[in-house]
Amino acid sequence: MCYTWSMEKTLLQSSAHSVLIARCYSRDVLDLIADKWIALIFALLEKHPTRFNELQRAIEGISHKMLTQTLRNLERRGIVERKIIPTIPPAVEYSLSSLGTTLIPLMAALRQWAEEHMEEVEQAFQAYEEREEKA
Amino acid sequence: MCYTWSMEKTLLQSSAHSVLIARCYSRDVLDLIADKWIALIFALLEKHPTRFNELQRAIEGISHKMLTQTLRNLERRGIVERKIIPTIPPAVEYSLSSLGTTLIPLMAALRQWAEEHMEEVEQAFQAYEEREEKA
DNA sequence: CAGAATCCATAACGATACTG
DNA sequence: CAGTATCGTTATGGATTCTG
Repeated sequence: MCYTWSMEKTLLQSSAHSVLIARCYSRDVLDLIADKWIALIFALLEKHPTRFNELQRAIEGISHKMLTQTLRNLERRGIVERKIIPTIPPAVEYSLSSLGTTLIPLMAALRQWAEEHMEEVEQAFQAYEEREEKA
Repeated sequence: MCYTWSMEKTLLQSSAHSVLIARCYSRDVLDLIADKWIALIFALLEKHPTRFNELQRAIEGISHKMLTQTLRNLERRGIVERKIIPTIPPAVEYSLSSLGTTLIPLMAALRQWAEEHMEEVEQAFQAYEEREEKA
């Protein structure tokens, strides 16, 4: 295991964070959670357990494959739980684990920032393009 | 422009968020900010303006190309500012714009979650693998 | 030092078809 | 309905080289 930020600060008097260390597992975790599809999946799961097709219908533009893949990843990492309801045809319900619920505020904040600042970002982008054309 | 969540809620009595709409620009913004390299770059820039090579040295494992690309993206979207200091050889300093600073808490939270929960995630992953082997 | 540009491997993704 | 598997395309990212 790699050393954490607090350990490093104490032991080495350095200000480096462990996510800055390439081989630290926290880097993989960061890579896992810094993902737009997860932020969108959370928009649904934070409210109530949701079925596969319900998720796909709600999240416009996500492919069957990406949704399966992302859900499987989250399940493997202990962030979502998968419950099979033995009906015919079978239904599968996804929900947040207790670890997953600790991510709710973060994921909500990502979505919110995107929605709140989309105009600003769009304007900055257009302004940049205009500046480029002049140059 | 697409309609926002609040507009939709008011107009359509729907609970859909605008990030859930594929063509809404907020989706692009979400895609922009849900990125591990950005979270890591913020770890440096939130403290003080930083030069290109300083960033690359601090962020282990980021390639020259990815760093340029990510910084250029952030600059275009008005999140970071680029200041050329006319020395020989030239120095370039990156810093957060006022829009960029509004992202500081979010990016810090992503890094922190990753560091704080890496053991839990790792254990969940191993437990999952063991369960799979049995099956 | 900063960065643009090229080439190349491979990983991501979407579409499709097939199973319990 | 949920999920897996395969295929083909596009996008991503790294290594390298070249410039002000």
